[in-house]
Amino acid sequence: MATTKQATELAETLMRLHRQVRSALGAVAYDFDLTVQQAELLCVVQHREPSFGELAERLGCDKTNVTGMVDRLVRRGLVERYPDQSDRRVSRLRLTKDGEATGRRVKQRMAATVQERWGTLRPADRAALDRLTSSDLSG
Amino acid sequence: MATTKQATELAETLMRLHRQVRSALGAVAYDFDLTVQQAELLCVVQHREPSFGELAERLGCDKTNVTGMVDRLVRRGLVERYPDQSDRRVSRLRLTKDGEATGRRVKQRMAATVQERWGTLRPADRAALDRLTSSDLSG
DNA sequence: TATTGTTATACTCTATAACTATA
DNA sequence: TATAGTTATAGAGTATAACAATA
Repeated sequence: MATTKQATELAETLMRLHRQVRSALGAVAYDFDLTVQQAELLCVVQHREPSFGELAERLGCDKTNVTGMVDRLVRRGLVERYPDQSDRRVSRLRLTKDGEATGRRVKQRMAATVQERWGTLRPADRAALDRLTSSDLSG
Repeated sequence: MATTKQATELAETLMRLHRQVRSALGAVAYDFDLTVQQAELLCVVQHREPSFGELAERLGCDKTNVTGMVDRLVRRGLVERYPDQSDRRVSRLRLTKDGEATGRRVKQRMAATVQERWGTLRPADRAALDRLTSSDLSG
């Protein structure tokens, strides 16, 4: 049974890490003239063709936001919509060739940034991180 | 020397954790009728009286945003400005009594949420997380 | 009736450029 | 000249409510 103090410290640590990762992702996104959310979307859609509802859940935002976010990325030629075959209410999303390449480069750059900052992490610590996120339904 | 694959996996793990923490913080903030950024600001200002510039750096946003964010929190009676004694260009920020209480409750609620989701973490893993964020200047 | 995506609306967050006051 | 905070502006993210098409 963990103490309140331990829980508070864990929360602070996670909130600090959250700001650090957002800052790193923001810097990478900036270099590609993307917002943090757009960069996240490109990464999340890689190797998937989610519906708008699924995408909203993964990104942790309301479905009404997704419409606008996708519109802006469509305008930039990075993603495209297509109708689901079995349910005509559903739209699905896929990366264009350009979006595929951009998403891959964002991920590579993010990996390099992470490597530079957190690359000294010991294998045991890396494993700990994996466990921390492994019970995930939305990632 | 870590491999590219390892760096990519670490980046993915951190981005996943980033979304999870934001989602948790978003749920907590929602219960207090706050935005994620406002909740973060209240937590960051606790036990500090930062200048606007320092606050911008901590929050990882431009200084021009801070003006508006603070305005909205002042309007809600959660924070207040006061002039720095030694440099009359500088404004500093402190929590009001209400802001102090709200910030504390946000942190408690966040700790409870974190405890519920990640509380099973082993001590060694917790230590790993601490090391991950310890080389921090902005937290 | 319920669900999926959209639209309308209102507010917040965000950065850039130009500005005021102070150093 | 440089720095701290503000303002104006424009664009993007956010949720709520109401809606059309489909299930």
